Amino acid sequence: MTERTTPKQRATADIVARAANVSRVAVSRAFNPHASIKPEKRDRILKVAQELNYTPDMAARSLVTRRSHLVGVIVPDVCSPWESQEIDALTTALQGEGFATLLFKTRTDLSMDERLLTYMRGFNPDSIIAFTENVRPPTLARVLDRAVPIYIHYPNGDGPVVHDPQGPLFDQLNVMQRDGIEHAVALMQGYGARRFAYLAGAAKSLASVARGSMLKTVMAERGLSSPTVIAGDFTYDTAYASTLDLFRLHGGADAIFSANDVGAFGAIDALRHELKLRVPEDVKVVGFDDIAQAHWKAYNLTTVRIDLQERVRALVRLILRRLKSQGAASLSETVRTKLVVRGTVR
Amino acid sequence: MTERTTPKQRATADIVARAANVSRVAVSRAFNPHASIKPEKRDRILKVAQELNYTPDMAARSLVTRRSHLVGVIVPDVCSPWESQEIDALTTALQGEGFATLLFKTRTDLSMDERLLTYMRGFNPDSIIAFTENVRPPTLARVLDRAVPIYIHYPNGDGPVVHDPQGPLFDQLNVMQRDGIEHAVALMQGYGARRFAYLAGAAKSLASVARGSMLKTVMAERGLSSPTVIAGDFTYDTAYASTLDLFRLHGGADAIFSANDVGAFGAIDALRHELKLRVPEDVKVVGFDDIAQAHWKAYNLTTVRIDLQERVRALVRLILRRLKSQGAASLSETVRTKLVVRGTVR
DNA sequence: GTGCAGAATGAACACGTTTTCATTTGCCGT
DNA sequence: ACGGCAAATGAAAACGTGTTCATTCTGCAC
Repeated sequence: MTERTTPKQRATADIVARAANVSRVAVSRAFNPHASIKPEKRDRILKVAQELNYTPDMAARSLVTRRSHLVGVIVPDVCSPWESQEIDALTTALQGEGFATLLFKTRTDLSMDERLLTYMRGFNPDSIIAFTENVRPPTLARVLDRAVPIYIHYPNGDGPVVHDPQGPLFDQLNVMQRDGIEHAVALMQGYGARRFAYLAGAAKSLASVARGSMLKTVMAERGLSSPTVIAGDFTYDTAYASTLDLFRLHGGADAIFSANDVGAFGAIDALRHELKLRVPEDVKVVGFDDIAQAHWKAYNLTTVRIDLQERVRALVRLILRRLKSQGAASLSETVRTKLVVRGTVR
Repeated sequence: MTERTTPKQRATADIVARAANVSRVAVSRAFNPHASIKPEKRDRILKVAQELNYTPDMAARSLVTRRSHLVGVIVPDVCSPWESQEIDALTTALQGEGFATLLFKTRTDLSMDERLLTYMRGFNPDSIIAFTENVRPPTLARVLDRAVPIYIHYPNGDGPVVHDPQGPLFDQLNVMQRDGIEHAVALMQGYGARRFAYLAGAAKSLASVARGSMLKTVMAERGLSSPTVIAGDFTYDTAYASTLDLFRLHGGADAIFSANDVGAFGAIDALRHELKLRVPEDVKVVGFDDIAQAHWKAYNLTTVRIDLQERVRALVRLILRRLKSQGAASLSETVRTKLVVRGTVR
């Protein structure tokens, strides 16, 4: 109540124990929900602890528990809207479960520095989620011993789950892209589009490759000829330039399917402000992700949504399940996609 | 070289020591640059350590060193472009200095949960940077004992630095907003603007309040009457709605100064797509921050830039200086602002 | 009252590292 | 050859917590 004692020294379990006239072990038990301690005693200790501004030291705790309550997140670019939205939702969800987000950045060329992984391991994260496309679970598993990495997989065919090889252990999140892409192609075709272009993401990106090949498959099934593939890297500027190339050098298109929303923005701006073409009248555009900016009036983008909340819940489930049963075999979760119809296809 | 030994057990300093025929203390010294150890011995140990895939455990290290090598970052919304850009740059810079970013999210209503701070303290961050406007250094300092928080200050008058009160210790980053705002007002006035509006950010936001009052000061100096202030919260949607209100209920304006870039986007889209007004011919718009999206062709926004690299370097300097001299009095750094002229004022 | 099971308790140890501190080694000038 | 000083070394003691295990306490049935 009165805060007259302002100890320079950080309060420890010993100090709290002394103040509450109990043993240090009792303090430990008071903070551990499953420990056996008399309720009134626990309450008294917690009250004294609060007065002394005490919370258990995570470092010391993790040393003996072998649980750091840290989740490592590896990202090439925090600014990318899709990734920042995922980091945001993930951090919120993890915080609710008592975990903290430990953020690491890879180099801009997407190359994964082995030094980074080694350094990262020092913090002993309980789990690892890598958004970098070219860091494969085997690499992660080799460097990180305690944590089981989560692999984000985009099945190409109809089969949802890739089975584990003999190799190192990892858990898996399957993102099923067929539904959304099928719907998008049907819609564009329905409005008369015939000459499709695929605006790819980064060349090494598994997400981009999977989306491209799924697009091709779906189009073939509907009797459409293969799309023109133009290079990209998920950024606005590259998409802008590639779209100009598409129309000035490679014969153009009447429908553009972009590997992500930001790329779609670049394409739309190139079409409207530089090529003086109308969207959706002259060229239809579909994006991927459904980031928050997709509904901004300047774009009002029709796009394939990966439900963020659903995806994050699946990730958190994976993390918690893995922590419960440390030994278990490979775990997996699945999320779906769905087209959100707005103004860039009509 | 050959990786035939794949130890399930995590390698410790003891194991490395045994393998290299040295004492465990020697291993510790090998990893500590300033320790006194014979160079050839250090090399041999580091080589063995690498073969055994060993790195020091940060938890154990921080327990005795009282340095966690973690920097706590508190953010209300990771998705907001300005904040995500700052997180990105900060993480990169910190990583270069051997620190990791520990990310925490406040509730969406910007209210700072004291429980969050208490929980956060358990991780013993070496420093704290709060982007939440309503978490004041005193609150931070009371809850966190070991770390000295960094306060981001926006001087209103000409004096750059606020002097320390008797209160709790904190370090300070001063963002000088006058130059950029002065230039922006001059530019808009030069192109004939007379009826200004200020599109504010979140009501409690110090940045928003400071920008508004600086705008008013500068306008008064140039003989302009006070701007109409319309409510906002830094988001696109609110800015969009508020701009509609401004023109439909409050007489409109011929120049809008927004507290941030995203708000300016909302205003521009409302003007163009709903009110059918031209930017910059009918209404001039200036933003604040210069986020990456500001140069997108759909907006091509004239805005006041806070140089991100400069700002992040200043933050890192503060952190490192504080860690060098733990005891020192309040530290401070200063960054400036500057107008970036693009297409929304003419 | 007696016995007994289950809960509650505290002493000692373990976790993996850095840091004293006292000791040994190496090197240089005379 | 010797003294002396700096550098290098390893034993032991921290750092703050959770867990094991043997012991004590509690409540209940007989």
